[in-house]
Amino acid sequence: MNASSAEDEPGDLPGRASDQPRYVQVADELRAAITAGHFAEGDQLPTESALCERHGVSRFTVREALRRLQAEGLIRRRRGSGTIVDTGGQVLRQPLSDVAELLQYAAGSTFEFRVHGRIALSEAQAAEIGIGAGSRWVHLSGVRTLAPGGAAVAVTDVYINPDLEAFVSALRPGHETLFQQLGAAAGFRVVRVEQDIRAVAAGGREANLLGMARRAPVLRIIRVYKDESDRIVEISISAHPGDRFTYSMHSDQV
Amino acid sequence: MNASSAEDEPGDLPGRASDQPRYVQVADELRAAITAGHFAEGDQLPTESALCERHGVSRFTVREALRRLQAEGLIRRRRGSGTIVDTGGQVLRQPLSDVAELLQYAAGSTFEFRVHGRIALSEAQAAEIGIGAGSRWVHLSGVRTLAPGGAAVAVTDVYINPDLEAFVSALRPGHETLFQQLGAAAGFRVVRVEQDIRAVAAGGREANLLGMARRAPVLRIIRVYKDESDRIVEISISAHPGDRFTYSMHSDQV
DNA sequence: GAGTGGTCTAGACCACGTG
DNA sequence: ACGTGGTCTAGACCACTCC
Repeated sequence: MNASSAEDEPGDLPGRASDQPRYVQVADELRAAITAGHFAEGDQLPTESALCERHGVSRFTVREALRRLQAEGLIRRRRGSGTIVDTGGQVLRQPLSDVAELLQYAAGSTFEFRVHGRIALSEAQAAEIGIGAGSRWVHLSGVRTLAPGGAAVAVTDVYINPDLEAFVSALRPGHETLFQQLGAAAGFRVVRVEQDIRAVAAGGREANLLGMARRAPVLRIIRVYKDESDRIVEISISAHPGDRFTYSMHSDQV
Repeated sequence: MNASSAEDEPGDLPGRASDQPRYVQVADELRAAITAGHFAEGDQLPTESALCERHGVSRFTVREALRRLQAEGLIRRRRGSGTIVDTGGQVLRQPLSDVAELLQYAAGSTFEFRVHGRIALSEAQAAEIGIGAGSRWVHLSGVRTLAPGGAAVAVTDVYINPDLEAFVSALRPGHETLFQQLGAAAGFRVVRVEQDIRAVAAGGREANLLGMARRAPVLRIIRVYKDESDRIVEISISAHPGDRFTYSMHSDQV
């Protein structure tokens, strides 16, 4: 069978459209149902065989979808018991077990920024990131808030690959991540994120923007975003206030 | 077939032994080969079909094994190209994409500790962890170093479930994690770890043990370890010096 | 004992990268 | 054109939980 059943489903236009794997579609549907509240915390999800029947797919596909949701921390599964919704009340949580969860984080907050133009990374910055010094990037800086006008949860410097400079002017603040917007416009997908976390003392500018005392402890998060061909498309350096930001993660059994 | 071939493999003693899934065995073998240097950084791993043949398993099993290794950050895979070793030179990296990687971290460092006995969590501690206040735990404290006698990379307070008190005296410092030792002795497995990370100012005791100025920025990592039946078996609260500890993670495409 | 999720097989077609 | 890993099917047996 497979996607070769082209008669009843005109879903394989060569352009774009629903060219996503079936398990992604199933996962999206379940995730939407959970976040929409159709399943309460602790509720039992349909069994695998029920999901197979409902979506007309094999167990492999259903299990792959559920695996995603489990990795995202939305569900827990127990042999013999079933699958239950357990998001751990993840408000303001920012797990990073996969790229998709970064989007979730972004969706719960707003990022406003300014474009500063091309710059060359200083020796120190390059060393901190692990990039060759003197490389050129398009520099943006901004502030992330949970609610418009609310207190900042991060001040961020963003450096974008100059190959993508043409798309920078089309970037818009809001709930979508920069790398999502860039990827959609330029036609790439971020498939790997590397992240370093340290505790440092706030510099003057950071302290000012975050409303903290100078030298107060802040969480410094450096992220490097890479696309399918291992190209670095974006680098972000964020400072999060130590007194109102907690980075939460979970790790399920493997 | 499956593990039901009990004639040629006396491997299903009720106690322990090789009751692990085939894909875990395949993954272990590949991981050992990689860490032993049989594959250099950038080398191509055997193809899936080659691994199927070599281990006499189906593609499902091989792919499950490779999925683990990819989650651990040891390999990268590209459709059309193949599977290559890419550990990112992960010395002193501490990713947490699964529980197994915590062990890796522990293996590269040494933890020395003292047992303080039973205590009740203070209101503040309980709130920070998200546990009911006043619950009783067995308290340990210790220091983690990369090399014996070297500078500390963490000072840690550990709280162990009082149900496991009988096994605490058998805990030994070294390269094995406490929850590993406890699990082996008491017969449970840690299947979920929750972790919160914040930046805070070092307290007097922490600063002293870490050799830092008081109020210098430190990374506070709180971990909650749970077993199969969702019981909290251990809680650890660590302080890592901001100037010599970086928490590195990666997130591969899902 | 019935039903759940976990493991596993033997196939298949496909998108993609490399020759 | 070929081989790679990615997706998917239709089965199977098993360990486990719950009634």
